[in-house]
Amino acid sequence: MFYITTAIDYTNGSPHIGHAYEKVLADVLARWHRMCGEEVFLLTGVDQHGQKVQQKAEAAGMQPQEYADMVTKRFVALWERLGIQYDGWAATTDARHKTCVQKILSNLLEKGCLYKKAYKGFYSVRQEQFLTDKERGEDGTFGPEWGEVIELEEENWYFNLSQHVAWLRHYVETHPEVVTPEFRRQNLLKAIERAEGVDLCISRPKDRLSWGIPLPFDPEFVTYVWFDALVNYISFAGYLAEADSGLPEFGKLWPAACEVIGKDILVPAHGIYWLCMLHAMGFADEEMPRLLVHGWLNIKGEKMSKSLGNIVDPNDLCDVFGAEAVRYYLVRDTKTGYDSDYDAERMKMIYNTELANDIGNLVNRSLNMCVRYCGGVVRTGEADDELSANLRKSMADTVSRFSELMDAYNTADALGALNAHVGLCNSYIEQMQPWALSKDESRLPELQRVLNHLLESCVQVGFLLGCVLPDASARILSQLQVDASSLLPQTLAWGILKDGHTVQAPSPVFPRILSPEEKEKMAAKAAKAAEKAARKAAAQQ
RNA sequence: CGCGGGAUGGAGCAGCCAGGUAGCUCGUCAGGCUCAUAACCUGAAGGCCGCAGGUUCAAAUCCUGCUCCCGCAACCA
Repeated sequence: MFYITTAIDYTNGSPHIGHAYEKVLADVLARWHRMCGEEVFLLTGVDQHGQKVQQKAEAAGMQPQEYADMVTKRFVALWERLGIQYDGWAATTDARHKTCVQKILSNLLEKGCLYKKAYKGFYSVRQEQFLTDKERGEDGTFGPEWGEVIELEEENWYFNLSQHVAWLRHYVETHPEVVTPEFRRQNLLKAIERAEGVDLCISRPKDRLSWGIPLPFDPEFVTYVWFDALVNYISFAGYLAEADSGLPEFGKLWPAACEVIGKDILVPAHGIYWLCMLHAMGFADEEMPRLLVHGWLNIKGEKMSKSLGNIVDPNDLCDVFGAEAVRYYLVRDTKTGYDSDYDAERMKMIYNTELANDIGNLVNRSLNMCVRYCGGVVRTGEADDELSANLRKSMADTVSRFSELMDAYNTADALGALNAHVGLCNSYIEQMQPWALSKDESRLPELQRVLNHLLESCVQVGFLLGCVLPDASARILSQLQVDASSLLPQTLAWGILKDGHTVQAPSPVFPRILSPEEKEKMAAKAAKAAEKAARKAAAQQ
């Protein structure tokens, strides 16, 4: 079982391109593992509790639930549009989740992991947290980033995080696979050093914050949002669930093979709180989830932010390029784990070159030649030649390389490898010149061999593309008249197309996207070429 | 000396850890092809690899110093 989760999005604003990237990445990985025949469970959802949601709702004159539902709809609609195929939906206001959180809290109390303590200090209203001396600026005051800071004394419940830090440090040191990529694990190790000796406050007094899950043993308090939100990974996987809850069987899913999160929530939330929470609940080392930490999408070198006004709405991109092109761009142009730079021009370039000109056009020209020259019938034949043998080897190498890279979460290079084979096919066409072969009947077997090699490549490439571009992949395979449902990357071998197989006449799967100016430029270029050809023809007479 | 990332032909990047003809994508230019989505193929031009030293037979790569840029408060993945 490949259990993969994403961070659950906070419902205090609309989704942007960064949200979309994380979900697309998770979906691509999930589809890849499904394609490999594994049982897969993809969990995503929304984090609906907490002060900021409560505040936004008040400002909008709505109930918190009402507000959260409204924002949630935008996320759900976007995931639908982007083809995110999730198996579980984690909304933290779900009654089953609440029950689970409360059971966990009760269990932890029983184990002696929670205690109540009075604390007096400076509290940031905006950040919903008490401030320590570490947060003071050089002049000894708290900076404007904390908003209104008030002195406050109140009782709260604490989780004895500090009792688990020694274990955590040892665990992270001895389990390099816990965080990918490696340099993020180093960050975590540094952060663990700083975290020693501090417990985590896991409650908020109800009079200050009502929008949350009440503590089961002290109704004057609600649960701190992070404690609530992190639990989603197990609550929606069926942890401590009733038999009739409709949730999956926990033992089958856990531990998560891959929890996809952003770099900002590795520390302290996932890397420290979450792992220590699990440890406190009694999860063993072998039952810890693995974290896949991705970077951020910057906009032309700048951080995306509301104040800069450069937030990119994925819906706008889908309008222009189509959802699948957006998916391709996001996982093709981002090295998993690192920041990347979003640029609409670059997205268009990648779409036009790799999808339209390279893959799309290869499928189109191959099918077209097969239909025109051979009535759409594929012939496998016996004879061989060096270039064809080379092409077959490249195909096999590409399949295994693609698989390796996808298993390592390296979507960018995996797609690059696919594209490299497409390039080889295009160059193979040039060398074999099927249009010339078609004019000489005695060379029919050669022609058939060439077309077979091209179409077989299209089948395999089109099939592998399915985890990134499910819709385009289906259209390619449909034109090739291939049913890919029983294919597996692990056993993908030359010869999917049998002798006598027939194919359809093609229609472009990825139409080029050109602005009017670009079209004009293309027309001028074409006119120039035609002129030159005419001149040449005249000279030859 | 707060921490970290970066500076490579017009643009975006790889190469640096384990020194030895500077590679990829796009763009530009020239040629070829005509099956194709004015697509495809081949070739060329274009770089003192941020600056200055050092180590070495040999440095984009190792060492030292310097300059410049970007993150490290919020909204936020």
